[in-house]
Amino acid sequence: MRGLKILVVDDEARLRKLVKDFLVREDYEVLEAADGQEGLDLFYEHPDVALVILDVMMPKKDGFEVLKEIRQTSRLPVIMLTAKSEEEDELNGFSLGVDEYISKPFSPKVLVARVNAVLRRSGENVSEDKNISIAGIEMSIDAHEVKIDGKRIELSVKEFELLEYFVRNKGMALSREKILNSVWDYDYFGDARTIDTHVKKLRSKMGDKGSMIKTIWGMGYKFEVDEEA
Amino acid sequence: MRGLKILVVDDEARLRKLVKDFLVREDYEVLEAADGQEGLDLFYEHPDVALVILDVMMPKKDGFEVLKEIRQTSRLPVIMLTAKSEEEDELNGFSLGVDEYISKPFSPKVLVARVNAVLRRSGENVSEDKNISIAGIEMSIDAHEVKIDGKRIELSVKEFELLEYFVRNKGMALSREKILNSVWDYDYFGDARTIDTHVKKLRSKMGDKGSMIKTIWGMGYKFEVDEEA
DNA sequence: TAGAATTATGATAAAACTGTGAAAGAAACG
DNA sequence: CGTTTCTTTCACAGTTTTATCATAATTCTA
Repeated sequence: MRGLKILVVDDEARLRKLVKDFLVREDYEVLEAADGQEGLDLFYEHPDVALVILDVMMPKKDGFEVLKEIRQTSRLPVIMLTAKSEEEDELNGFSLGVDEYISKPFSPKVLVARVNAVLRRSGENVSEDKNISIAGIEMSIDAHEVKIDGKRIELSVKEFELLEYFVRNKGMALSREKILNSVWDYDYFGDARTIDTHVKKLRSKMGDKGSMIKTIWGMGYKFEVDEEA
Repeated sequence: MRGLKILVVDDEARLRKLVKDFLVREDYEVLEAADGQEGLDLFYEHPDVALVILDVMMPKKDGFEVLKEIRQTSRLPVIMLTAKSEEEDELNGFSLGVDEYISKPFSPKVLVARVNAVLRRSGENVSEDKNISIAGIEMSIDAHEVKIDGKRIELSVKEFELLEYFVRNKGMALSREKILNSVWDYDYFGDARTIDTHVKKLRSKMGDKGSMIKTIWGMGYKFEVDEEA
């Protein structure tokens, strides 16, 4: 799914790094620019950029100005990052040719999903499976529904996302840190132990299958499909 | 890629100065030694040296002897300087773990290029293999899993990290101090003998393969793959 | 080979971590 | 708004891991 170049334009280094990390993890290549002008420079220098992620609020040139200039010469897909308070800008933006909006704070999942979606639309890309089925666990992402051995179970949003993360990363040892960074919004700075509570509930709601979520002592958790034959 | 310490070992002061000038111009920090013994002394005194440049021909200890001693305990990148007449040594040298050769006379351009290349290479190696397999021992870092002869064994986090360190440094004599500095957090100031206990447990959990962790009396341990063939 | 130094080992103490249930705090919903 | 549901925090018990220590065994040195 990848190797595509993505240009990230944001004045906040921290956020840039964050976005970069998420994307690199998905095997995208990331170029960074700290303001609108630098963003445009990189845009001209790298004709093979496949997508641009633009923060709206930036010094020198804001996101819309950059977008406007890009649109003079290119139909390149553009995703804009907005703070909640800027949401009214969205109407404005779509007419200028914004492909997607992501409002801050966002979760890695949302970011990656939107990026994939936009790239898919624009031709190039990839689809993450919308229906997962493994070892008697069926998840329908669209329907937000989980079945264990054919029987539906009710999960809250967080539980659902956590299970989805586990399942998509089966066999991987996942530290609490990693889980937090992937499933929670980036501005969550609470106690990592909250994961324990969710794991507890997940395990109990999953019945027998709950044991598939293994504890790795001193490290985190791992979703494991036993294949001892 | 700069500010790194480079140790230059050569008996000719003129050549040393020359090399130093080129490297300093590239923002490297340079330590000088006039013979093999002095070179080794500096090597032990400065654990943060990033690269060693060794002349082959030197009084007291020649380049190969120095290299051999360095290789007892370290994978530090080493570049050797050879006169034309010594070029036949090169094959010999690579098996000892020489990273590059530069034959005299050389141009600054070549010197700097090789140094940069070797450091880049050794820097890239930071992205170390996620799956290690050696002599019947398989480690999957991501899954946090170890198999001995295909059979899974359960290791605690410390044991796992220790084994990983041993395996990644196979054939190296590792002092307890070095092990502590590499596997334990930097704020651990406890007894180095705790390593003994972990080694004991590792050995016993590894069964037959436990004997691959050798004791080096008065020094530390070494993970060794017997290659009697 | 005795004596000194070092390592192996088993037992135990200390520390770190997880599971759980309850309850407080937020968010969503009518 | 008040209610309900979801999410997070907290405290404590129960585990597991890690560190320490004393003693036995081994290796080295003279």
